[in-house]
Order: sequence, then C-alpha cells, then structure tokens
Amino acid sequence: MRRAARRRRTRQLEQVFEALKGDHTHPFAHEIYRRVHQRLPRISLATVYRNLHSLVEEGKIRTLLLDGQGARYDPETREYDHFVCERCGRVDDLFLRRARRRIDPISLAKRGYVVTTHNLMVHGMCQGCAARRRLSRPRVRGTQALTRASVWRQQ
Amino acid sequence: MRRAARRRRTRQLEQVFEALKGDHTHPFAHEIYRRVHQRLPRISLATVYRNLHSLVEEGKIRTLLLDGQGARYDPETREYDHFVCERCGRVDDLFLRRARRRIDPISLAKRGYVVTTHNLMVHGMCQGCAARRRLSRPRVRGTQALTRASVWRQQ
DNA sequence: TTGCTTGCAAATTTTTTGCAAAAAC
DNA sequence: GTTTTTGCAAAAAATTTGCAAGCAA
Repeated sequence: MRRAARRRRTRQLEQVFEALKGDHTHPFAHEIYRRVHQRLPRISLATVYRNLHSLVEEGKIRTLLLDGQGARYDPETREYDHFVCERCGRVDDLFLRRARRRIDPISLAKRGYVVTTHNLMVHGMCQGCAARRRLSRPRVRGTQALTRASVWRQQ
Repeated sequence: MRRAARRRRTRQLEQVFEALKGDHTHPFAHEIYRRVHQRLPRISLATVYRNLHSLVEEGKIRTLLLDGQGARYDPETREYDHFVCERCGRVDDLFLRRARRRIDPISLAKRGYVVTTHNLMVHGMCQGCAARRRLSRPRVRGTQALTRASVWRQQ
C-alpha cells in the first residue's frame, strides 16, 4: 500500500516533471505520457504514472480529480481554487483572494478537526462557452438555467 | 453520452434510493449494492450503477469523487461542504455558515464566468484520528496537531 | 557493486454496454 | 401490447503490479 520514497533522479522522472511544468491546462496522464514519449520513446505509461505519484508525494505537483475522466495533473502547488466548465470540461485556476479569507478554520478546530488544506471548486460555464451560447441562443427573457452540478471530483 | 431520462418507477430504483437516504457516510457503489442486494438478491451491480446515475440526474442524490477510490454517493443535495480525513478516509459533511458565501460570483462574472455552483473540500484529520494520535504521541510543547493546524494559510 | 527504477505485459479496479428477457405503464 | 428497465456477461477505461533487466549512485 505504502510506496517507498523515491531516491534516484532519473531521466524519466525529470522529463515527466518537465512536461508538466508551466502548464496550466491540467493534462491527463495520457497527455503527459504523449509529451514525454516524444523525448523518451521507450518510456512506458506505467512509468509515467509511477513518476507522477512520486512528484505528488514530493509535493512538486498535485492531482486534480474531476467528473468522468481520470486524474488530471497540476504543476501549481500553491493553494488556489479551480473553475470547471461543465460545457467543455476545461479547468481554470482561480486565485480568489477575498474568498479565501472567509473560511473559518477556528470553528473547525473547535469541532476537533485538524485542517491541513482546502480546495474550492467552482462549477459553471467558462468565458468561451458562455459567449458561444450567447451567439447560438439569442436571449429570450434570460438564458435557460444551467442544470445544477451534481458531481464533484476533487483531491 | 447522454442517457434518456428515466420514466418508470421500479423496485430497484426505489431500493437504491432507500439504501442511501439518511446515510451520512458517503458510501461507495459497492456498499450500496451490498445493502440493496439484501432486499433484492437478484439485483446486479450494473443496475445499481444505472439507478445511481438516474438519481443523480433527477437531483435526488449527488456524487462525490475523491482521490484513490471510486465515486461515493450522497443523499444530501443542499449546498454544503466536506471534510476529508486523510488518515482514515472518512468524509464528513460540513455546514459552514460563514463560509457559505465565500465565493464572490461578481468578480467571476466580470471575468466572464457563469457560476452555477461551488463546493469546498477541507482536508486534514478528523476528531477520532486526531485523538488517537494525541494518545500515541503525548504532547511535548504543543501538539503536533496544532503545528499542522498552523499549516493553514489564508492568503 | 548495490539496489532503486524501468519496460513490458498482465492484472486490478471501477464503471459501462449489448442484448434478450422481465417488468412497468 | 409497447417501451423501459433489468440481469448477465463481457467490454472499457484508468491505473497498478510482478519481475527481470537497466541504470544511478
């Protein structure tokens, strides 16, 4: 169950991290594999998974879980939130300064919880989809309400 | 991708909902199957999945996706948050009144986002695990727990 | 050299699907 | 009766594992 901490720096590990660094699209394991595979044609998907896990354990990247598909990976480890477009599936980073302060760790501590981190997921429609929708459906007494999101997937 | 809306009320659907109603432990599909199976021994896991999907679509339950395992199901559909214990895996409902309005839909709307809903996931250690830990590691100049709590950053 | 890490293929886990039969309406 | 839903088994998708060989330290 518990896997031993990584000790050696390998080309594979390095390339997996490189493939993700600076990327804000939150790619899936397979896309990362595709990228690394261009540089290391002999790498296997299993190794990509193993290295992604290592990086998560080291705290160099994090996992993001959303509905439907598999895990997505994120090189941004600062504490921040995400916006998930229910139309196209894109995931944006949100840096909501004000929102952050409104969570009250004290009240949780009073109830006996020890808080290490938290994550906010906002669901809706992204700019692009909202615009596209406005074009195809000219407004008639307000747009039709979106269906309520009933699925949350987070780490 | 899109499945037709359910039209008929069946014993199976009813029992799947009954098995979940009032349950705050956020069980996995398999546990729900186990429960329903006691009342309807011929039900199949596939049917449980299909009915869980129907219920989600009807808005009577919701899905909760967390790291590691599969989906968990939740009969509570009001907007509220979750606490995930990283020790034992339990998931508690959190009704954080103050936190409720923590996101600022206006600032998101300005950026072009259409927000339908949002959800907060708080990670850490639950009461039970924190207590157990306190027992095994007697405090020496402040508990480990407090140290971890201070990891909380509000930036 | 030592033993961690990789590649490969096979295994696991979780969820979905095709289809004929059963159940609703 | 007609159409939806079920049960079964098989398929799919995503991720993990065993193991011999490869490579970093």
